[in-house]
Amino acid sequence: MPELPEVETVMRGLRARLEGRVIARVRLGRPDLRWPFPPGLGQMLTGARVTGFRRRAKYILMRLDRGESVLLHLGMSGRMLIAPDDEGVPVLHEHLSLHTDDGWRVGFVDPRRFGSVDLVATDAEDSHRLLAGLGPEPLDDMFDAAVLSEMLRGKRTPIKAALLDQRNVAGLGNIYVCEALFRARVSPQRGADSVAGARAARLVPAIKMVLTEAIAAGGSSLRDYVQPGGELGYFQHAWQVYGREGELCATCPGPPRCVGIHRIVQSARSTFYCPRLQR
DNA sequence: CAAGAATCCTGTCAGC
DNA sequence: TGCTGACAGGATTCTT
Repeated sequence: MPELPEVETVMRGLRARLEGRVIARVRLGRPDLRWPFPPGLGQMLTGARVTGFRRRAKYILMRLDRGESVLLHLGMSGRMLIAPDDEGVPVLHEHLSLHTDDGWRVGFVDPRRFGSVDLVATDAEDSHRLLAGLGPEPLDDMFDAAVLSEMLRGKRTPIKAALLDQRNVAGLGNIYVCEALFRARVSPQRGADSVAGARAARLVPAIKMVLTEAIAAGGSSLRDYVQPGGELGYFQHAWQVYGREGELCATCPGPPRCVGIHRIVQSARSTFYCPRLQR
């Protein structure tokens, strides 16, 4: 599920429900997700007041009034359940539940368990091993064509793989890389170091725009998070290439000349693109 | 070192 | 309908 826009949407939903609240009770459904829960997680959370939230790449940081932050990653299948704390029966794969002082339950649901939870000192969040090596935030003003070109210099891996590498840019995933490359008319197979000049100048705003639009779409369906089992209202209606193999692309001055959207496999992930438009 | 493969899990869906 | 295999929005760790 979660790439940057989805994580941003989830983070805003958590902020709206949890900021300023005290966590009255914690339930740990199992001792680990991808990694073991940190020692003392339950104790650290119980009785703590939530002071704020922050997103970094695909990570959510929930700050407590105890100088510690909870670091969350949703992995492939993670989502947050936000529901009135009535009967309190955990749903399937609800591995961590927070019960607030004002009668709400916030659950971390993750069937595949690729997600993770850790604790980090609030004043040293960015030095956590999972955050330390991340590249720039794509929506940050400092992320521009010059920064991107510098990141890609000398890299002979395909641009698709380079954009998925969180050390280069932080927060992009398979879907939005496909969409951004389509919008920028850059072939996913092009060598990363050949994406410079006009191509980098197109790619940066394409990345920013697709992420911004997706966040706006996610934000409009935040209410979905209040429903147990509710799914995030996705940006999927706006996908122009992802999952659209065989369809004519929206941009070719076709249909006669559009060869259709192709699917290829790059580093074991599906890539969708228009071979005629993207060069 | 950079780049590719294997790996952790469960759910879903297409095809037989 | 029931079974099987492919595949899924991620990212670390292990090999080449």
